[in-house]
Amino acid sequence: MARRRSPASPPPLAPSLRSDARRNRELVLQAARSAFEEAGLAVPLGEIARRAGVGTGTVYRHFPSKEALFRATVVDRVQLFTDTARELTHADDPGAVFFRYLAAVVRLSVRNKGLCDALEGSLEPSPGVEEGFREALTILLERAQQAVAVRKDVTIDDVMALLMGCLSMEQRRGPSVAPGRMTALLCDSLRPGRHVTKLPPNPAVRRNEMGCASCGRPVPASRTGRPARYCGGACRQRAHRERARARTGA
Amino acid sequence: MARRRSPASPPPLAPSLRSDARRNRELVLQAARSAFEEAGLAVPLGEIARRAGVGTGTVYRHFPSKEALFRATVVDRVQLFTDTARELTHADDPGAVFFRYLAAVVRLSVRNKGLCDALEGSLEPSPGVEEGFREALTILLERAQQAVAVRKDVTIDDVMALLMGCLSMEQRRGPSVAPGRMTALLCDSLRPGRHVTKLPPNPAVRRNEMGCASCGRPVPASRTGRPARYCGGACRQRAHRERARARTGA
DNA sequence: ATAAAATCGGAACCCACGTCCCGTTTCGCT
DNA sequence: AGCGAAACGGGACGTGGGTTCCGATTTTAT
Repeated sequence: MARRRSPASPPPLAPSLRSDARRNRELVLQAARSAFEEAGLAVPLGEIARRAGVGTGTVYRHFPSKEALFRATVVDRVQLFTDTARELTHADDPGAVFFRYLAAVVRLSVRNKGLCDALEGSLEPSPGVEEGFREALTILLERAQQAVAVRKDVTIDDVMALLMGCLSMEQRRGPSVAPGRMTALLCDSLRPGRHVTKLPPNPAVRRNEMGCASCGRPVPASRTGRPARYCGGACRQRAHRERARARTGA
Repeated sequence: MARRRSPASPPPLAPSLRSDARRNRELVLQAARSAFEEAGLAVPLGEIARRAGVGTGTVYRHFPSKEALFRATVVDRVQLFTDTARELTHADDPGAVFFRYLAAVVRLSVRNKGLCDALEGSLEPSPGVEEGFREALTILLERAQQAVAVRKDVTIDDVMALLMGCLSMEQRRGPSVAPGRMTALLCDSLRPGRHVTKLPPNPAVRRNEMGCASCGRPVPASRTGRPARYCGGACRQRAHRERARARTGA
């Protein structure tokens, strides 16, 4: 955190942006945040521009693509989750902490359609961000398991999948199911003792034998260490676009 | 099952279709079934026509819209589930039956993307079909609860939601999670006795206070007794179209 | 065999959206 | 104030997909 900056130069992250540009960039980001929150990736870019009171050209001046804009609005939320998890790493009562944390993530995400889209896989994971979340959650999980608050046979992959399923359920939940019920049920399924069902064992190999989620062709090896979801930028972008429209079309 | 048909008339359900028309109709249905199964509602209609070896016009001669075609390919699967549930109504060991049934539905659905799309809400429920499934499952659930195999505080709505969440998870499940694991976890969460969490109570009123799932405006009262998902045909169709594209775009 | 009717095929149409382009406006500096 | 460069806006473009239309073709009745 030491200040290491050439003397008399402005902060390198806002490199001489004209004032109107800086203002508009902020307007766009804010409009995008609220629009994506309400309607997920489905919101058309023109709508965001409209809300921000700028033209679409302006949006593209600041963000190279809709995806980049979307990512910019989502990354910091995930980062927030990660930070919170890290803070809870040494808290008392790891079991309660783990379950409360899960419920909180669901509760905070479920109102944010964009975040849901991102977590459910519309977005190629941003390098570092998703891994960070996963690692932080892993620690919480392992502590909870050591405290015998969570059954030992679930893995971090199970929990991540469960988390997304939980989101999916709470989102699609009709008016006759109370908010949080699905989360509560899922949390119970993670508790130790008396589980009747022996879980099918997870495969030992991690590397991706699944094809591209869009076209089915093999995916190239990924730098991040986790299997890539799509075989290339074209498929990824198409999948985003399509999934984007999926929820709302206003 | 008695034969009650005016003498010497062909079956009333194939009323004087020209032979080539009947053949093409069958070709289209078959192509649609396999295409939807593989790619869900996302598959373009032209692709179905291509697979069937006919033109798009022919498809439209037999089915008024893509949605109608989709529905035709899906309804009988759901009907099959319903029939199976009805047969199991008086089986021994209601607890085991209930859980096996749930797992089977998930297992059979998860490979059928179209069915998943339909169950997850891409489709306005076909009158009768969804209700039938729901009622049959209700009976299985109640018997399992009477047999103390399922916790008493879950409702049929919970189970329906859980079922869809299960589908969602098993579909998105990465290669590092074994098939069926999520289902097993969820089934465990329904078992009695081990739940720590008190479920948030479900609201007493059933009628729809949620807006249209597409545009948010209030939905008109529905004849089926269940709240409608969309406020009108336009929104419903748009939502279908859009959700259709969502998963794959080949 | 012939003609009317039903059916077919696929090009044409329409719409929504992401992205690009370029004439116009605004900013910051002198 | 005046100038050059940066930024703006919104129309143009390309694509993809559902639906419609109509001339060509096949079937069926006579």
